[in-house]
Amino acid sequence: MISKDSMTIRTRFAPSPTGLLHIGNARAALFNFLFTRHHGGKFLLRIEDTDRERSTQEAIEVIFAGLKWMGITPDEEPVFQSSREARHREVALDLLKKGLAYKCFCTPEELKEMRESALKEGKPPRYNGLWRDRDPSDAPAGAPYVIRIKAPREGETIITDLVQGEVRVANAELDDMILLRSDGTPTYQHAVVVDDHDMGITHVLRGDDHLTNTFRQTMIYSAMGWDLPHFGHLPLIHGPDGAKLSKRHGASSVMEFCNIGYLPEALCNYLLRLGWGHGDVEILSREEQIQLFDIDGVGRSASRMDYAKLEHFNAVWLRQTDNTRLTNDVMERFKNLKDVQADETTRLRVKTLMPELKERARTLVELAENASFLARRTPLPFTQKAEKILTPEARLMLCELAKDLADLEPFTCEAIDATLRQFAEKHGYKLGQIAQPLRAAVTGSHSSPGIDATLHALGRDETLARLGALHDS
RNA sequence: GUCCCGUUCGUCUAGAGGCCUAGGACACCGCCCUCUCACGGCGGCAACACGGGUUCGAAUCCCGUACGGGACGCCA
Repeated sequence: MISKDSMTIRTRFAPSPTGLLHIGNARAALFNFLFTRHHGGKFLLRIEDTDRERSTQEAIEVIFAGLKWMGITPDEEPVFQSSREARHREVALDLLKKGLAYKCFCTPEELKEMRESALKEGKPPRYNGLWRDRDPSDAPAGAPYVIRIKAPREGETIITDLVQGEVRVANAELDDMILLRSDGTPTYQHAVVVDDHDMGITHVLRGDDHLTNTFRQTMIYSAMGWDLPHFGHLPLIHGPDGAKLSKRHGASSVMEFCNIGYLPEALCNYLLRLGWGHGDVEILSREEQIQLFDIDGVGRSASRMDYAKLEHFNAVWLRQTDNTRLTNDVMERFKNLKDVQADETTRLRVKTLMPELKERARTLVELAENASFLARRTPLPFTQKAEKILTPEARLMLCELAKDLADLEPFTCEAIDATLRQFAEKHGYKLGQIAQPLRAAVTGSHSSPGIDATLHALGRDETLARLGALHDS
């Protein structure tokens, strides 16, 4: 779709710092990033902090942290829109001087009335161009005014969208939008265009909610005689019920996903698959994503968030993740659990059992919970099911078994397994009849990784200590 | 209200006129593996929104309807 020999591609991600990095925005960032990497261009970040009321340093940090977590890094220093106000004004004034924009003295009340009466007549609620051809001297002296662009009134505007295809709108549908507010600050629509142009953006990939805005924005480009960038409007993400994604649907901000135990690789992979497809492949490394991603694979309809599938992606990525990294994460998460000791002994145990542990967890939170028995000290807390398994007979049997385990050397998985099987055979048990009580005794629960690996990770001393503690309970 | 966009299993998707008795994945249900829990393997359930065209032939092209979403701010 994009010719290889075209000029260097420049894209941008332009979030407004409102306190969180929304999942929809995160996906837009991902798509821009992958698209740019695929074509070998530059990916930029622009913070749209023109709304001083809502923009805080903290909110900006959230964006940086979120992008970093996802492994998305801009190729140039971030641009802060607030620092470019003078330039936005310059462009608006330039347009005014050329007669392509004009001063409008309407008050907010007048505008509201205008919209309401238009609506009543079944017409779109637009500005009627009252001051378009009127002499500014008609206005009361010193009255505040905004600067509006003179929108074309006939013909139609056509956009060839990279995702949605050709989209056309009659110019009569457009009105003279505001460039500069009465306090002299630029509106969003104006600032975006000026910034995208000045930053040399060649491809604007953003949410579908901006599609109709694009027609307004093109007015500025053509008034200034600037080349239009390519536009690609990405379909939106909805909640599982098809409605707009909200807090009601659970996590919707990037860092929330981090907190509840998702790997950035999994989230990115899932987000990519949501709205983009490449045959039947689903699990893709970042390298593969860059290699395969292109705009023509992006779908055109909105998609729903499916948390179950995200969890599956996470489980798959979890199994592929390095044991040391997972161990570190689990040790971190232990800090949120009660009655656990996150010391070096524990770390060693967790690391030893990690290959088995990570097969059984879908999130990092679950992983930490499943590993928590390794960090507990006697007396262990027992679940109801574990208590039920530990019948008096079972306890007696474990007491016998402890003797066999006591001088087992080396205390390896193979040796443990062999000992258990021999013990079972000697006493006429099935393996399950001894493995389950044993599991309950050393983990406090009814499920864990294989019993041999579990005992091995605990070590002989701890295993015997836990079996011994049984007598006291 | 006006304009714009969309519509394949419950969900994400494959599908670019014959390869489609529509493929994959998640979820769900069975079975197998098995010391528990998982992993894995095998199988099952399940979709082209509807109505008209065009064509020898349509999930694929065109038109309409319905439904869903978005936009219409001196918010971004």
